[in-house]
Amino acid sequence: MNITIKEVAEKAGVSQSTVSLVLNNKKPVRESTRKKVLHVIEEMDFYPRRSARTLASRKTGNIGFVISDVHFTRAEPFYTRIFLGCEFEARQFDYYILLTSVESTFSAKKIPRFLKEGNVDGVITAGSMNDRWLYEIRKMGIPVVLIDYYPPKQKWPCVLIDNAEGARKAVQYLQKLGHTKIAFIGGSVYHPSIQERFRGYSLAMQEARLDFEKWVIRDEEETRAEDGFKAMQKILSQNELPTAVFAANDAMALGALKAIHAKGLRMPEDISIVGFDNIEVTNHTEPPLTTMNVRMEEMGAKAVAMVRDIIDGKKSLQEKILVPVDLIERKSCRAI
Amino acid sequence: MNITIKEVAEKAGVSQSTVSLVLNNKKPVRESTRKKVLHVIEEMDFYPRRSARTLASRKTGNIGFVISDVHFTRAEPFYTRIFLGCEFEARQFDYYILLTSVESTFSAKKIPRFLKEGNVDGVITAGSMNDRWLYEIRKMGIPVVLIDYYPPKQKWPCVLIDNAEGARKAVQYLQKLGHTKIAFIGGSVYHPSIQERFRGYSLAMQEARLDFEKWVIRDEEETRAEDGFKAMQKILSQNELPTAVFAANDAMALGALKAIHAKGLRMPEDISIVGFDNIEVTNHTEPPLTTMNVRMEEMGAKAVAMVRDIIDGKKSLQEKILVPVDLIERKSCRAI
DNA sequence: ATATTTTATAAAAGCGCTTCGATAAATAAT
DNA sequence: ATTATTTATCGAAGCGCTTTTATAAAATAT
Repeated sequence: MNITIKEVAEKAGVSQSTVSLVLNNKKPVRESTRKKVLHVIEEMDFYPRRSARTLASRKTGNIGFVISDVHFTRAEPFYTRIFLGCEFEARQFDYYILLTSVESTFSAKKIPRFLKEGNVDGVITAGSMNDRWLYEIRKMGIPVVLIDYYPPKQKWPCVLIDNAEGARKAVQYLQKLGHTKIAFIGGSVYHPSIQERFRGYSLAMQEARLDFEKWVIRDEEETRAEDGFKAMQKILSQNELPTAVFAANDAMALGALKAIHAKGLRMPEDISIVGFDNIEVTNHTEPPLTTMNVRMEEMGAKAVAMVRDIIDGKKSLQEKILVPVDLIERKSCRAI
Repeated sequence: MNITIKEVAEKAGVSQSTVSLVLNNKKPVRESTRKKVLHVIEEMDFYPRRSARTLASRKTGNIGFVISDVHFTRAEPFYTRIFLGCEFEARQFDYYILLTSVESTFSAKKIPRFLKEGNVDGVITAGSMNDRWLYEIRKMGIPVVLIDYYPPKQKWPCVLIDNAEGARKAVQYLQKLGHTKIAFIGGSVYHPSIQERFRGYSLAMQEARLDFEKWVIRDEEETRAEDGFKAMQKILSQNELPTAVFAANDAMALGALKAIHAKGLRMPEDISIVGFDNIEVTNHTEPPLTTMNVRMEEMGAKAVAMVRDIIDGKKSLQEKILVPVDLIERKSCRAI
């Protein structure tokens, strides 16, 4: 068996409680004894047993990370990167992350066991969550921070992508290159982040006093490559062609690229494109796609910082954090 | 505060110990009392506190998952999928997975804290690991299972890709299509899995009594797309062209495809290709690539089963498990 | 029937920490 | 110097379980 606090106390010639105080950096300990204890701890290579601390202090040192099974297995490592961001930040503050997936269809029985077992101090959720499920957690009175999802009618602490500002940046970039005829392709108006990206687009166009009504295609159901393809075809069948396109996401941008090539046009010579999300393939297309990168690790880290604040009872917590988005310049845009 | 075992015991009119026995499915409990207790547990929605169990039983119910930081952030979700496989399997048996990354450069200070804190019952490592590091863990006497890595001179329980058999399958598939001139491209002979894949290739060729010495290109340093491109160029510059190519991995297959197109040849009309790994992009190339899929979730699950066996002291544990690889037929091969 | 073994339950100890209240030492106020 | 106050340390209780040991009840053997 491993070394315990008792042995440390004996060797240091102090009581267990004193060692504990040192361990937790608590107040009334004379500097000389603190040093002495610290020295013995180092010497004996002592690490307090996690479970014992948890039991005694009622703080688990764990943060739960919940993700819907739908997102869980997506090819694009979006949520993986968020998770890694969480893990990294958590580690700095000696927290562990307990990951679990939940089925998107709600069921009270499926409340993650770490909640039932009281094995986490707080919870982070990533991606859209069943609202009923969120309600259940809230009822348990445990701190929760949402990432990349904001339920319609309630208030939650959350970390979101700054979609509108990102879209605005993308469009402004095209404008700076001299483009004025800038189209928007983006389906599924009901998807909030797509909606936001459209808002950013409109804003940038209005600010530049450019017409854009006729350049907007957003009647596709989904936002996949196929939808981008179809949307682009519609644009290409119009009398007047835009010189640039802002796609609501990279998948659609990919489809648009295909449509452009299919029509015998070149990119960026004939049409420039900016996408959104910076998914892996955009780096390997011909030409590589200029797009907006989302700082996913940062989102995770911010979320951890936020739960920590709530756990520690710091009331200074922001309700919503918007994480900025960066332009990744590649080869799909040209100056006019 | 939550409900405790004491309250359950009182309500059920039995002692704590009896409730504990029921909870852990241990032996001498009369069926009627077991039912009674179970009923009260359900009624009160009681979940034993994890930390208390851990402290009392010296079993944490956690399994550590260690991955080198290099692999950690790779674009391809290879290790993510292994991790998910672990998580899923672990959950079935009420284990939690604690993930952490370690720097590939060894440092004793960097032993994951869950080991120092005694917070795991076993450890799974994914990908290549510093051997010194492995040695340190072994010294701690904690069960370890390696995934996708096997250190040179030691014996470890591990879960590996059946690279040789997979390569053999791939080549046999080409042979079944009528190909006899089948080239191998794969750099970095020192990478063990590439070496194994080459072994599988040679085996299949020998079994079919086909010459292959002149079709083998494996003098590239790395195994990236660039290397595949160069290797393929070498093949295409020879007098006699192969009708099919087996690439040691998909990255190289991608490069080879590029080289084929660059040369003005068509795929699969002029040359067929089979890759290895089934990375995401192979589904989106023109044409989509036929390749060998590695069952990564299964690898994770197997590893968990294996540590569990070691933890439980079941001596029936296999030292090495080879996880099979499946052919994914797409459009990059034609019959002759 | 009684003695012996087996089985079911209970009481109590203990896992390794934190924390609270008590006590001792040091400092400040009288 | 003496008392009051503050600061540092200690002892003991307790966190919520498991596990060992003791005890009572049931089953079997004599």
